[in-house]
Amino acid sequence: MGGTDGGIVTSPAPLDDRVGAMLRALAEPRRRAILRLVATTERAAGEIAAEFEVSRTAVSQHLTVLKESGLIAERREGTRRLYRARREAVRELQAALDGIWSDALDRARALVEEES
Amino acid sequence: MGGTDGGIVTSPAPLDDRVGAMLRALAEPRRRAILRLVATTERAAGEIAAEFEVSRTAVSQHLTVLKESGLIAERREGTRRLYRARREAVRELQAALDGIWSDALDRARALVEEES
DNA sequence: GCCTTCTGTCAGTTCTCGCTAACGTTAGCG
DNA sequence: CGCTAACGTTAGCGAGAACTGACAGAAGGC
Repeated sequence: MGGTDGGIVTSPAPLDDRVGAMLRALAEPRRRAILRLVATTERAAGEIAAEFEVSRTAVSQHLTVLKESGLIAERREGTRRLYRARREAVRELQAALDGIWSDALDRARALVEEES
Repeated sequence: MGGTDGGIVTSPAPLDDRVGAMLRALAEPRRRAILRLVATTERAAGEIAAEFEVSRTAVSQHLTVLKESGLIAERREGTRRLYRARREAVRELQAALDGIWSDALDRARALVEEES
């Protein structure tokens, strides 16, 4: 449930929610930096935290936000947690940005106004 | 100065700043709705504000944020101000998202670490 | 079993952001 | 020139977000 079609949808959450979560996650500069960091190389939490001058707590929270938005994936290996960027999620976001124009919501409204 | 190459750059502001501004602007759900509203049809400020249940002041501020991010353009006609979405800006944002992977910043760092 | 390492979680503080209400400004009409 | 309409701007307030410091828990070495 939740999916309106059998399209490219990856997770059960409504599409606009996930897009909103991704955009909110990317709005933060440090989270963008983290995403770039794990774009090509899988890295552990502590490894990532070492790259920044904020506390490990802050980085951990950023990782949580990124993970819940779907932009990164978590993999556990012993006591460590390895993170990697999910390019599929970014592609979905890019498609949603195109949807701003292709979704004919505005056109429908314009037509109604034109008829009156 | 500021531009590192002779690419698709539209404005003099540093690329990452503009991308950050766009992402911050799009993080707000209402601003996304406004952008969709002016995606295909050019609309006046009051016209846009009438679509929402918040005050015209709030909408005006949202329009300012969107405008400063480059996502929308303003055109004055008498006492009215008409707004339209700038698809070029969105394309630039989409390209920047791809750049997360193609920008070899992470790979360079990985190489350094590998050598030591 | 004990100690260390790696990590997430919780409580509290500060700062940012979106909202409202009142005011200032510019263009057009009579 | 006085008046109205359409906007933007400022000050102030409340909700939310990012950060820190202290605590809790799981995996591995000795």
